[in-house]
Amino acid sequence: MCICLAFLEEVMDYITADSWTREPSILSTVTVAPWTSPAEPPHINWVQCQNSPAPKLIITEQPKQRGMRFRYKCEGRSAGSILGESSTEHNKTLPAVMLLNLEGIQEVTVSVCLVWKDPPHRIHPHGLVGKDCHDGICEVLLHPDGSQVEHSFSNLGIQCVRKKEIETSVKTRLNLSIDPYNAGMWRHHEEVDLNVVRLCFQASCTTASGQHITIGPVLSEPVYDKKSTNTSELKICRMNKDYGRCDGGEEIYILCDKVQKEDIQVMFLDGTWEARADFSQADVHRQIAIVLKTPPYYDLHIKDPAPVQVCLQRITDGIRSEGMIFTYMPREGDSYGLRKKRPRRSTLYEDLTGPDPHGIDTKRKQARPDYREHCASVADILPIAEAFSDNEYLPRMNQMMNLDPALNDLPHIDESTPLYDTLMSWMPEGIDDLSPCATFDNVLTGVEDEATANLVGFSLALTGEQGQQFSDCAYPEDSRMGGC
DNA sequence: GCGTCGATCCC
DNA sequence: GGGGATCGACG
Repeated sequence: MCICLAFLEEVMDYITADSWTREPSILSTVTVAPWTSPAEPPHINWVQCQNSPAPKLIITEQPKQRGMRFRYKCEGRSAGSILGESSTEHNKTLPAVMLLNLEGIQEVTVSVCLVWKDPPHRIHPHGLVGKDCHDGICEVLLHPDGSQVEHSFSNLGIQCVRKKEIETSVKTRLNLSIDPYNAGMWRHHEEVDLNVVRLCFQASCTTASGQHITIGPVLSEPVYDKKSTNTSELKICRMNKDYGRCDGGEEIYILCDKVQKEDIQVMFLDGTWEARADFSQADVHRQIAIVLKTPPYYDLHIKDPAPVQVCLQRITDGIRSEGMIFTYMPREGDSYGLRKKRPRRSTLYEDLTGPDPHGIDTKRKQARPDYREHCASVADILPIAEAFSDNEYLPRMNQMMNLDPALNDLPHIDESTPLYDTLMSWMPEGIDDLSPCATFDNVLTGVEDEATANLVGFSLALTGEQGQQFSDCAYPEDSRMGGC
C-alpha cells in the first residue's frame, strides 16, 4: 500500500493549480480495477515507485496545420479528417498522443476539444465531429500497455458554426463543463477567430486508490481553415511566362488560389537572395490573379540562365506558397541593346507609308518611362547613392538634374567604378559601354531624353522629389558618345 | 448603383 | 474533398 501512496503523492505533486476538473456526467471517470500486487519483490517496486515520474501527456504527431476545410453542419459529416503534420500523399499520418508513466493504471480517458489559438485558450465555438466525438469533443478510452499508451485520432473533422450560433455553441459547451483552461465565457464573443483552432488534449484516470487525476491540458499547434483566404495555403497555379530579363521589369501574370490583395506579396528567391515583385493592390484581380513586374536579379552579369523560385507570401504571417521556377536570362551580348547602334531615324515618307503611319506605336515606345520602372525602391538605390557619394558623383547628378551644362572634368568611369554593372544596366539604348567613354559627361551627352529621364528619375529617387515634372531634354543626335 | 469579398450553402 | 454559386455586408 505504501507503494501506491508514494505514487499518488508524485502524481498529485505534478498536478498543478492549472489542472482541470469537470463534471463526472460529462466525461465519466474510469473505474480502475483493484490494484494487484506485482510479481516483483516489494522493495524493488518501492524503489521504482519513488523514482517514477509523474504521468505525462505528450503529442507525438501534431495535426497538419493547413489543408483541411472546416465544414458547416449543413455540409454533412463527410468533413474529411485532420491529418498528421508529417502526412504525405502516399504516407498518411494522424494526430497522435502518448501517455507516459502510467504504472498501475489500467484505463485512461483521453479527450480532445477545440480552443482558441491564443491565450486564454477559451473554448472554441467550432466542434470536433467524427469517430468517438460527441458534443463537439472527442473522447476515447485507452488501456495502457505497461507504463505507456499511444493513440492516433482518425476521422476527426472540424465542424464550424455560423456566426450567429457562436454564443449558443460556446454556452452549450461550458454548460457541459468543457473548458480546459477555465477561461469561461467572454464578453465579446464575436472576437473569436473562426478560421483557426487548436486541439486541446487531456487525459483522466482513476488510480488504484480511487483517486481521480487529470493530465494536461496540452495544446496542439494551430489548425487553420483551408477555405479562409486569410489563413489558407497559398498556391501559384500558373504563370504566363517563366523566364525573363535579369534586370527585371518583366510583366508576368500569375494565376493563384484566392489571396487577399492587401496581404500578399510575390517573392523571387535564390538561396539567400530574395526580392519582391512590383505590383499594387489594383494589380490583384478578384483575388485569383496578379499582374506583376519582376524584380531585377541580384547579378546583372550572369552568363547562364539563372533559375529562381517564385512564390506567394502572405504578409501577416509570412507563410509562403510552394515555389515555381522562373529563369532569369543573361544579357547574351546585346539583350539590352547596349552594344547595338541605334537604328537611323526613319524619313517622313517611311513614317507615312510604314506599318505605323500615325506613329502611335512609335510614340508608345518612346514614352518616357516612369522613374519607378527603373528604381525598384529607394532602398535598392541607396548603395548606389553611397557609391556615387564617395566619388562625388551625387553632386554631379544633381547638377544634371538641374540641367546645368557645366559637366566637364568629371571622374573617370570604368569597370572598377563601384556598381558599374548596375549603372550599365540602367543605360538606355545607344550606350555601348561606359569604359571607353572615360568621363561621366560623355555618358550624359550620349544619352538621349529617355536616358535623361532615367537618370533624373534616379536623382529624384535619391532626393525624394518623385512628383516633379521635367521638360524634355533635347540632346543633339551627333553629340552621342559614338566618337569617344 | 457597383464591385469586392467573406460567409454560407449546394453539388 | 473540392469547386463554385449565392447572398449580404461594406466601401
